[in-house]
Amino acid sequence: MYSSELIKGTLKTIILKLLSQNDKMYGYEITQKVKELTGGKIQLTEGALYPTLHAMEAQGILTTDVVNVGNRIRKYYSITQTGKKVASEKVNEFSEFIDTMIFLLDLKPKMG
Amino acid sequence: MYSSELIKGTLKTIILKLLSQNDKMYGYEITQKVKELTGGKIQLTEGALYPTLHAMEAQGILTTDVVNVGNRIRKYYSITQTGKKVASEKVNEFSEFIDTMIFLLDLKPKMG
DNA sequence: ATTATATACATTACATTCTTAGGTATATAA
DNA sequence: TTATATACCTAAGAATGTAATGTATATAAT
Repeated sequence: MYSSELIKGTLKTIILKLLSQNDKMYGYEITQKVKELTGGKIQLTEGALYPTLHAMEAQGILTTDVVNVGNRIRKYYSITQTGKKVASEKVNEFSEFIDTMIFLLDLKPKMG
Repeated sequence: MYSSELIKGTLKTIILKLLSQNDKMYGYEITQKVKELTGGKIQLTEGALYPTLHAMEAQGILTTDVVNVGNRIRKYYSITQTGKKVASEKVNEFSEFIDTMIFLLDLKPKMG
């Protein structure tokens, strides 16, 4: 688990990237996917996730589709066209930021 | 200039790295060095920098040495032994975080 | 049976970290 | 003499997150 300082500011980028790759995802699913993909190193908290999803919906970046699964509701989020632009901008900016930080902190990126 | 979201949480790491490489630096010098090294892409604000320096001094991570330069004062910060440990931990954590994010966002790190 | 965990949504009080704006003061370039 | 650069600082407010709590169903474990 990384210190929460570091993860700050990356939440939107992570959500947008996942929703760019998947047609639709619901909140809980996003938390589980991130946990799985990062080996538990990044665990999104619901108190941060849900308000952020609501805000992005209000901004027209995401749309929702509420579905009944058994007796429970599930709220699927999909990315809009506008959202796709924002997603690629965010990811590109983060990528450049990483390059800058690698230089500044004199890090050696792992090579696959 | 990167959006302030991204830079959040990296301030301490940047300060500690610079002070690990340089015997002593003063606040204003740190802002200029970071600006120079990042080609203006990261510009520390004084409102964030000074309180953080004060906090790290209070925590025993940094020590200070006030010097008169002409009629102006200059407050030099140096890293302590404790600070060196914190510095290497922070840099390592950030490095691992970058690796995780590169995987999660499916980025290709630039290779020198 | 019943208790704990997992699924699934949500809000709210609080903490942290930063930005923006302001304050003080000297030195230098236009 | 006016703007910019150097050099320190604080304080109000915004942004973003954590931790805790609430509601409710489904399932696994004792």
